[in-house]
Amino acid sequence: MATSFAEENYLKIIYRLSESTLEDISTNAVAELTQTKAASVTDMLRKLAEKGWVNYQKYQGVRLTNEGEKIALSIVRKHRLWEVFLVDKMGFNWDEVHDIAEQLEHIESEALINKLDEFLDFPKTDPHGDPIPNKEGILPELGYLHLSELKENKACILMGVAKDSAVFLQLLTRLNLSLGAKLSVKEINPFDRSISLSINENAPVFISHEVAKNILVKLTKD
Amino acid sequence: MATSFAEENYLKIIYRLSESTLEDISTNAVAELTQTKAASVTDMLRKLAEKGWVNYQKYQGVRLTNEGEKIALSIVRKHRLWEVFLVDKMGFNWDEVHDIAEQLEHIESEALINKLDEFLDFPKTDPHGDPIPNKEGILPELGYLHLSELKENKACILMGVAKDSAVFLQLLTRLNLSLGAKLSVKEINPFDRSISLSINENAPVFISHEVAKNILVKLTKD
DNA sequence: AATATTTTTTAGCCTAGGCTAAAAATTTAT
DNA sequence: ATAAATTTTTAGCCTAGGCTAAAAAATATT
Ligand SMILES: [Mn+2]
Ligand SMILES: [Mn+2]
Ligand SMILES: [Mn+2]
Ligand SMILES: [Mn+2]
Repeated sequence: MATSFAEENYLKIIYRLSESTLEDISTNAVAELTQTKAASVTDMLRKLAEKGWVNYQKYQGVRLTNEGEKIALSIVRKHRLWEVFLVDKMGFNWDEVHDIAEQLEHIESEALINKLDEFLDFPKTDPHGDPIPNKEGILPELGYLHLSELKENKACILMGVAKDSAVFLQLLTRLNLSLGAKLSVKEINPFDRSISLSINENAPVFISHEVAKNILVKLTKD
Repeated sequence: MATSFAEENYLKIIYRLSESTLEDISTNAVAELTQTKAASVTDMLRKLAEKGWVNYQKYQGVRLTNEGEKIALSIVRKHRLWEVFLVDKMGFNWDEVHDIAEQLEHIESEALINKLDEFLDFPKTDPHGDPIPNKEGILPELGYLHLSELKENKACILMGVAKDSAVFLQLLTRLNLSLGAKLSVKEINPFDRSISLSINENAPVFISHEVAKNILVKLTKD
């Protein structure tokens, strides 16, 4: 069945919300991310349920069906592959590609996206470190931790970010935090949980807990 | 001002119709190419005139304003650059790219299209031989002739096609007619103006006047 | 010049996807 | 257990961009 841009955006957003919880997704949560009002969301949820892409009972919240998740994953796949294209082939920075990918993710052509995948050498992650589902919709398991979960004196490598808003990414860039950076948690300030962080062996800098929560890392054995 | 997909498609189609005539474009002609009904076209023409993109007086037909032509050319530029990308980088055949480019032409990002242009080495023509407007909206002047205009015993090179429907392109491919082919008009049948045509020095084959009309060539001095 | 045909416009309707305001259900606080 | 607050749904409205059928204008034919 054909999917409109609006439907695809709703499914993608319900998918994203489902990643971080096992509970049903609330109307308000969807409204916030789609930048629409709760009343509009209620309407759309009924339509999506009608098409068999979500399970929805009024007042009970919403969950993707298998069918709906398949569609969401195909949009995520397209979004992330286009982001790789924009950074690797077009020379954009990581903070410039999200909005363009929001448009490109709706281009409908199986053939194109699979050729693009090949052209890019079947990347496993996008420029923000997010995993790219393969043709079958399977996500590679990356097992990253949030920097905020680490204890003091742990060393790690920056593998991704949990948020790709331009302001956040530009902040990271200004701090010299890019994919692959070697990080070491020197001190955790108990007052506000801000972190004193050494980046690539340099003198430590302070980052807030909020920033640390959105940085994904892989521990290094040392 | 922002342009919707529908508006962009209308402007592009009015532009295409204007290329082959100096007269005003009729409501019906637009309806045919947009695959809509005349009543819908009348509606949209009023809106486009309102926005200053066309000159339109009821019952008098329509013409693009300078502003409207600028928009149309930017859509054409995007369409054709994406077609080059699809053929040169993604490995599609020339008969497979038009419909995908119909989608990609609406992606809105000046930065992207200019980077794409550079990535493709600033091509002058698309995979069908059609000229690609530059950043300033200037079309390269190619000066091609329609094969149907040639006299007997004239030699030429196939430089483009005037129609990019998949069936037409597949027919050409089957006849071994691709960009760059050396053609020679051996005989013009006065009955139906069909042409006996030698392709790359091979034994002549017959093509209809209708086919010849849609083949663009450049004469070779011989 | 009058009539017939074709083209274009108008009028009224429809669907998708938004919105606000009010009502209803659920959740939280007392 | 009520009452208050919050969340969600309903009802009614709007715009974009389609449609059909009927009316009006332009064009062609006799
Ligand atoms: Mn989107
Ligand atoms: Mn990303
Ligand atoms: Mn289009
Ligand atoms: Mn083309």
